[in-house]
Amino acid sequence: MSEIERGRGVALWSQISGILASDILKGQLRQGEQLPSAQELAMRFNVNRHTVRRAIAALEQRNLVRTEQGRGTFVQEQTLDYVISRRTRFTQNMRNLNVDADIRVLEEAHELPPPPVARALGLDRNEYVYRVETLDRADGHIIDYSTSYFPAARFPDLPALYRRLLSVTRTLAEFGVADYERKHTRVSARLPDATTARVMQQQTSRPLLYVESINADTRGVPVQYGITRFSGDWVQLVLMADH
Amino acid sequence: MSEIERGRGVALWSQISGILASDILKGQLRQGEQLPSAQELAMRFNVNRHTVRRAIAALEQRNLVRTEQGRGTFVQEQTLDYVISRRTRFTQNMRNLNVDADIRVLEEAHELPPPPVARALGLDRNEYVYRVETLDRADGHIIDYSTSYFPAARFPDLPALYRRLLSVTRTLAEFGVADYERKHTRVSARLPDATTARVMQQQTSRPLLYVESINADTRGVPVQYGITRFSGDWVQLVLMADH
DNA sequence: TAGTATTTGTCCGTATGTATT
DNA sequence: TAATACATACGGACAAATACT
Repeated sequence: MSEIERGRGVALWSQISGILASDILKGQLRQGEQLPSAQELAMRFNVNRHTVRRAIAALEQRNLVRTEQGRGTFVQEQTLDYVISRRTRFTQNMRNLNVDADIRVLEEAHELPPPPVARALGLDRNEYVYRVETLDRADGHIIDYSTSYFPAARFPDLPALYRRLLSVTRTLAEFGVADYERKHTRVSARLPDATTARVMQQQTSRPLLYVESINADTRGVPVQYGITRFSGDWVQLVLMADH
Repeated sequence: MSEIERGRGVALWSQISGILASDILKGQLRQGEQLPSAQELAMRFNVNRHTVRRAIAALEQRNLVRTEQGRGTFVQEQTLDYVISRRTRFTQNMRNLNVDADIRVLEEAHELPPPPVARALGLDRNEYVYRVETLDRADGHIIDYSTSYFPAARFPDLPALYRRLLSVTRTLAEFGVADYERKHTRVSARLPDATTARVMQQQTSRPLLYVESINADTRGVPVQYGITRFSGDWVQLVLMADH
């Protein structure tokens, strides 16, 4: 266990706050879990209850914990509410969430689609697709790792454009697809395989929300088939019926 | 590892088939996972390759595995597509899926709601609710473990009725709630806690789809708040926009 | 329904260390 | 050096909400 040092220029409450914060961020204190009472922490760190309270107040400020009078202090569930509706737009979603999003393209490929992908996009097995893999972050946390397939014939040289615009909506708009909507969405809970866990920098024991979706243009022709693996620890899907 | 016995009146292929089936159903062979090749299995069980093929054919018949020529044999993904829309009805869903559903009431209680539940139902903290816990099976598999809360004042003696009708729709209908719809749905991926894992008879390492929802009557007044824990291995949510 | 223990929230005051003027 | 202001740390008392019996 980490110890605190007096008279070293760092306030005790700040040291305690740091220790608890790191426990939370490293996942040693899990989401929703109750922290020891202020009294207990005071004994453990050999300080006054008020000092512990000061430390906890700082954590509350950072939205890492939530205190409930009479109950205790709990590790705040860091759920990023990702809204899924017929007209879901990732970039728009992130903007609404008021977080600073960071989209990174991991890989691009021009290839023949695996059978399920060909089926989803309504393509023949010998019609090429572009595959684009991206890693999306919000506030520094990895939110999702996504694999998208686009019909190559209809959207020539799409990856270059996407890499520049970093938005599916705007990329498709450049090709004249002014609007598209979710035709199909499947959600399941899975554990990541070794590769996915590595890419997402998370343990293989932490679950993912595995979302499979098809976007189609206004005439119902599929323009994108994608698999998005959301971090189960950070993301919660909110389903909206839209009208 | 289980061994097979010759000359005991049970055909070798049937024994092998049984062993593999139990491995799959117990989750030791995971969904989508590739089985050892027929050759390897033949060596392991000390039988001819044809006997193994006969065993695998039986599994394919039961839709537990799928063989792909030139690739191998894989554990069939047993995804039960659970449709979520604004007007989701569990019983109706099961009927559509054409499986034989089995609903069991595990527990009923008349109690004061935890704060989040009170908030969700728009109740005061001193207004009682009924809590009903059910375990739902389809084709013998545990599909979900669900906890529902209903305002007790509005629906006196609801659990008795529910226990008899085993359908939220019909139970609410008895109270004059002819129609209700999903006001809110949140989906996340979680690992089960010890209690949940025990109830659902699954390992704590297998993820759950954790669905939180509020149903409201036609005037928008909440009539049910529920948490449904779907087995991630067996259930896939299909989101539908309804018009 | 009532009573008790636990936990957080708020208020009082006191002492000490640190930075500024 | 002295005076001042401010943040830190501690101690105690009580209120409010909650949990449990």
